[in-house]
Amino acid sequence: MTSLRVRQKAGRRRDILAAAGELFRRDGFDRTSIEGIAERAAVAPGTVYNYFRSKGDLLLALVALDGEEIRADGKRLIARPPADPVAAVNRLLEGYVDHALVYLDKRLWRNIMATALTQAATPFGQGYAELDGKLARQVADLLAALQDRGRLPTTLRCDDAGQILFAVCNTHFMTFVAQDDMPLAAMKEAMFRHIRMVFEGLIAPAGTATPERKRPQADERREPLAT
Amino acid sequence: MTSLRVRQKAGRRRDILAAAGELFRRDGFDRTSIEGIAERAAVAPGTVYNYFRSKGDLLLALVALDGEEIRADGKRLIARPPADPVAAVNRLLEGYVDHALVYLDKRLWRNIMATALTQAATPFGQGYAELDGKLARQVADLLAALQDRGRLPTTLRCDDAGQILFAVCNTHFMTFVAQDDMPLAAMKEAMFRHIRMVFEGLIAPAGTATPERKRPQADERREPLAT
DNA sequence: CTTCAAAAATGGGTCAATTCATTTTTTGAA
DNA sequence: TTCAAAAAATGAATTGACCCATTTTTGAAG
Repeated sequence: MTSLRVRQKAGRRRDILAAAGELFRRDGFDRTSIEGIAERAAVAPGTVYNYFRSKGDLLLALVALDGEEIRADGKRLIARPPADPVAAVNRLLEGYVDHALVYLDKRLWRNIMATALTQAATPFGQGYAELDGKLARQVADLLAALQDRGRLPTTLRCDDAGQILFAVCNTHFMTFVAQDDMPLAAMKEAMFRHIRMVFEGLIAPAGTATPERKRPQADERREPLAT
Repeated sequence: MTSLRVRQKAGRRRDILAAAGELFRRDGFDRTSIEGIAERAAVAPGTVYNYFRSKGDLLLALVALDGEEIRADGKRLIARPPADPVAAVNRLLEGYVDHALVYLDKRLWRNIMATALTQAATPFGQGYAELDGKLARQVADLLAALQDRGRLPTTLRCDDAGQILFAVCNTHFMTFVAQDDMPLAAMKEAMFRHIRMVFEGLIAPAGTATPERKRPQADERREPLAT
């Protein structure tokens, strides 16, 4: 039976990844050495490379773990979405941002994004790009759900709209991460403002936009209070 | 007079930067060594570090040169903008993309963006972030010009709108750059489509502003599996 | 023309990621 | 149990970015 071998191998992989995660989070990416990771995982430095292509690969592998979690949260929201589209999208995208920052800080996110770009051709690099694609598609799914309930025009191209809204979120997140002194609240405020504008359109005069009822969305996260 | 000294120093800086640019473009960022740059610039390796903090610094310094050029092109467009806002923004943003690719290819752009993220705290890293900000502001300037001519509602927040539209452009550019096999034309097509949608808004009734759009196709991509 | 302090250049040293030839361990079969 | 092939682990060697103590060059005052 190969299962023992497979289990041991998987275990070692997990050990190395766990060690890397602890050190990356504690000391940062640059100040963590492969040798340190190997030591903590009780293997030789060379062994790390039997499981991961590079130091950056380790980092992206860590992020890939969280990716599933993020999408699960989103799926739950889509199952029972807020009636107002703006509020629903705000909530979904805010969830992405919050979740991203639970385990990984700004500094690490800079390294993650940088690595994802330089390693775009490697499996984990592609995986990262795909995660972005999946999240954009999840936004699209949310829009489609709202569309089904008559909260959005049937003519709306949900795919494209999802990409646009996710792009807004992603850009804000990147700007936030790049600037050590930008507070999360400020970033969210700008993001919510832009999400609203995308829904209403740049051409439409401000008041006209809401299609069905002129009901001024009450339950909006209009004033998200200081966090 | 110190001008001779200053001139020589500036000259050496230029030489090093020029050498770096040639080698980066010819061999790529990773395959170019500081030693190679030093040799081509006829200086010792250590001297490079008297002018630039790191290899990445050299790369960002190169991009900073082009930044001015890009904005000059945009300024010309703003002086005599197309009457239609969508066409005007399309033109401006397409200009950004085209200009970015004149001297630097996808592979190098991946390194540029990655370096800008990891070196966000250094002067050139901040300079790169500021360039993004300036370009977004230029989009805003274009919108303001159109607003002055009555082509856009006076209620439009041009600043925010500029950021949104630039975010759309930037995200597409990043996706394009990350995927070696994505053709420029495909990226532009998607970008133009999204720019139009941002102008029209996601909740606007479709008939209002979309004259020639095909019916949305049946969902070709459904959520793959319940994970 | 000297001299000297500041500026610049130098290149050998350090450190860490990555590679790879070699050794050790595991597996399934005899 | 024993054995040979395959898989995995190993750690020393390679490589290249970056640092820094030292040397060289510069500018202008005497």
